[in-house]
Amino acid sequence: MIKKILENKISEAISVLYKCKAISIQLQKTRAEFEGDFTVVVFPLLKITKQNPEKTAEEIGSYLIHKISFISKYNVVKGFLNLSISASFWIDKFYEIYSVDNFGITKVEKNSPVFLVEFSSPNTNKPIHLGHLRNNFLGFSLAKILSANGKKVKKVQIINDRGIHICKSMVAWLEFGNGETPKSSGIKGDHLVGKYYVKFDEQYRKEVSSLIKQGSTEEEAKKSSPILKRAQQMLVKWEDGDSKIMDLWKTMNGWVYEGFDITYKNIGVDFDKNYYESETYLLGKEIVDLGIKKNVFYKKEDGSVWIDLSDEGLDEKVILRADGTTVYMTQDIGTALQRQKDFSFSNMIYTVANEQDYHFKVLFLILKKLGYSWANNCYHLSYGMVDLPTGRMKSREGTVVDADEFLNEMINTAKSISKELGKLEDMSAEKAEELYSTIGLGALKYFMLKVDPKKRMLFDPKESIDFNGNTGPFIQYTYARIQSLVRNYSAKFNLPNNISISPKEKDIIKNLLDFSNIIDEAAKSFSPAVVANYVYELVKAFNNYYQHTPILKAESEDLIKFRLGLSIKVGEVIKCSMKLLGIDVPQRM
RNA sequence: GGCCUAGUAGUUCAACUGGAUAGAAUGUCAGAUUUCGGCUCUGAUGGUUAGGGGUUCGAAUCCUCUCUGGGCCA
Repeated sequence: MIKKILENKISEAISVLYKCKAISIQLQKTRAEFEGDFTVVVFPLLKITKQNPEKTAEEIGSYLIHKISFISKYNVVKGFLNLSISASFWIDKFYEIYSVDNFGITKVEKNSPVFLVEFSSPNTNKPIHLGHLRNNFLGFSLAKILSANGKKVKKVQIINDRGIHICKSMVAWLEFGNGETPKSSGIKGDHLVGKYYVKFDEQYRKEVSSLIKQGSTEEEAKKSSPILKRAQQMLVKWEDGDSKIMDLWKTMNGWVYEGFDITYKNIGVDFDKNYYESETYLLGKEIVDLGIKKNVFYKKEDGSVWIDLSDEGLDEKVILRADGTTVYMTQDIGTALQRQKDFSFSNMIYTVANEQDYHFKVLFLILKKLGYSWANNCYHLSYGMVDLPTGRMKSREGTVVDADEFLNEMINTAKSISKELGKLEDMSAEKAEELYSTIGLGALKYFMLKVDPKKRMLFDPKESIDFNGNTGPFIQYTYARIQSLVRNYSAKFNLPNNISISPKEKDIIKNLLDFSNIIDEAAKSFSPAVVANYVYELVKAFNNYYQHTPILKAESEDLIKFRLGLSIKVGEVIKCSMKLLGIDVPQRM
């Protein structure tokens, strides 16, 4: 808002002073080590002004100070014009936002565009691990951010519930399971199925190595392992709709879904619609003919269908195999069309790891070539892998950090730290448990969201999670402390008039006012990290203030009210920011 | 082999998308606070932004080559 006014006045200044329209104005926040609030970078203007930087800055500054009442002074350092905004202006702005509920949030209107956010999308042959958590947190948070930015958001996932990997778990269960169920064993459903996936791999490796001992080459052995053959046969039967296999498949997937439901509930994630690959994997077939008609695809002699993307610097890609079966690409096209029918979305975001970068590049390009205008609004939220100190996680090899287990660990850590501090003695056991999970989950979510999604992150389960510094609990703690202030001053009050503010207070107000810009920026760049880094800055500014400024013990009643009001607003924005990250904040901790 | 992607203090991350002396946290060291909540605050320490070359008023950011890690495709 303020920026807009300034920008307009600056371009006015340029056109008046130099009889010329400025192409772009570079206006940014002034760095802490210089005096001022906003800075105009004048270097790009020198071509127009034909003068040295200092003189140009001086002239524009002098123009602005006469035209804009809330500019109190300015200074010039080299090519940088630093503008100071008067304190009363900041106070007025703060009073304006103080009474606004949900400050910074854009309302969703009836005709707001629909944004589909796809995330999570697990396989049903194994439980969720740390890498999936990053996916879930990112997708869920982004959905919140887009919604706060005024978009209608629908959260969807596609569950990979069919294919050879599920058959592997099924075969192994038949072989070694002795009828074990989640109930009989007390094991969570997804973990139980995951156990047999690992069992399968163990058996498979045994068979391969014994075949090699008997004289097979490695390649032969890998193909002819009996248990693998059984899994492949099972897949064929599944595709034929064999009722026994279908029953088993439904039963075991049912166990997995029960397990997933628990995990989703624990991490506070939900969806508006689930798609199942078993229902969508045939969808893309009809699009193949259309593509051929439109000359986007072409048929080879063996009957397979391809698209040639070499003009775009990519290569040729199969759309339909010679045997008439579809590939992932075909299915994804079909699913996208289905979703368009279901939701008439304007934008779709796929939260998928960066190993699929190429796949999505191709997918979007194909959709565009097929003539779908919304293809331009598809975005692959590509995030980096979560690596362990020992390297990449591989569920087959058992080198994963299980999400459920790890979550428990986090919560237990939160518990032991809280107990050590001993501030919760009068809290009921139930409430306390809830709090530990808020803190533990907050630590984990914040840790994974504060990093730029694009970057891959190294994760040391033992050392990575901290409760001090730039962490979730640190922010939660600040919030709880503010709530404690409010509790200790129970009287109702209005903000006083005629207040003067300190530099620290001004700093906090500037941070607060920035909140709506931050949501905008986070939504545009599809990055929850923007919000995470923002709320940390705000909290740091507030803690610094809190440490040095008495609030409830301020020297006058008016000052108490103002400072308390400021604290309350900070608390509100912290809570709201954290909510955008999918993190709760406690009243006490 | 071809393509994509990343490389920033000891470590984990920033850097307003090309702007000022590259900032935080953590770690280490030194301090403050018998305070409205000690999960707080203030200092100090720590950098050839992987390396070379280029583009320009100005480069961590853009181009180019090399090295290293990760991924995708055959």
